[in-house]
Amino acid sequence: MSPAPDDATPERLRAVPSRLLAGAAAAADRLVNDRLAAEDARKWHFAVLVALAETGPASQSELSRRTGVYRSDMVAVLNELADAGFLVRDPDPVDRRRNVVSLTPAGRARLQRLDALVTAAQQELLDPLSPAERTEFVRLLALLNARHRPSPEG
Amino acid sequence: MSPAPDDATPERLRAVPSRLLAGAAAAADRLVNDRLAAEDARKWHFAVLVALAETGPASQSELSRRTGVYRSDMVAVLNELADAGFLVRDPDPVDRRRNVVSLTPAGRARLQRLDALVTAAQQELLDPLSPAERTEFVRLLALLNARHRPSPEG
DNA sequence: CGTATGTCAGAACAACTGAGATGC
DNA sequence: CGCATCTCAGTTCTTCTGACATAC
Repeated sequence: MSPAPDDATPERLRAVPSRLLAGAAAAADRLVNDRLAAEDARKWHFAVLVALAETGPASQSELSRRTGVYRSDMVAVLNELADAGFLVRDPDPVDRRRNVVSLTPAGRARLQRLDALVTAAQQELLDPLSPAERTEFVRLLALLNARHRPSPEG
Repeated sequence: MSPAPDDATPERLRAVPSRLLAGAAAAADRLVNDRLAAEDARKWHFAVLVALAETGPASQSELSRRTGVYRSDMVAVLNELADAGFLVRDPDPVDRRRNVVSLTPAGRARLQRLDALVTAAQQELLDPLSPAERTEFVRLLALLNARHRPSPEG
């Protein structure tokens, strides 16, 4: 459900999985945001850079589908990354409605830096778990994500 | 990090634990909210009712600490529950700054209904996991929650 | 024509901050 | 006096919706 601050929280609430999930997710988000803030970056920047590096140049709505950012919000994210010179938008000659978004060399370097920060955040997040537990935890999370499909985009 | 809609998501993003966590937490929240909406209730209602049932009558700031709801937001939550007759606010004779918040019989009945809904949501959430996996998953989540302490309240 | 894309404006929501009135 | 409680007002942040122009 949602965050459960201190240890004054009733047992019955502390045992609710959705609440535990919300608490862990909030902590994870804070860890990632804090690290990325050191480089004036945000998680969506990282997600877009990864998507571009992984599958190559793509249109904005394609990036939207790959990262989970709304089409309408993608505009601002790409503006920020383009202003910093990490990617470029070129009109698609095949379909003139589209922009072809491509990483620049600076963008690849940026991704490497952000990846190090995100990886560090994940390690800090999972620090309380043993290596075997971490693997299992991620596996179970992936199972849940696979079944409970996120809502479609607009 | 945050939601990862369909299966177009790059492998490298799908493997990030904080993203998986965000996705699962979002799904969990939606499941809980949807169930509770059927009774015109919200998760904070449930949290407050549980806190009252578990540890007995309490002041508003005490409830705030127990549930994780901000003191300032607790007012509206209690207003809604009080308007529906599920709890009462009485001035504390010992400390006249405080209200003593107590469950009514209707409030106890309400809690039973909401508890059934929340429990059902948890079962749907964890449905993809075997019984042993569910136990392990909750254990690992509790470990993470124990170490990564939520931010202090205002 | 219906549909997809990029863009903008703003709604809806939740988390959070600040301050004032009262009482310890 | 400093501090805690309840309350209200308002900010910030993110998610999400709606609409428009353009092009398929």
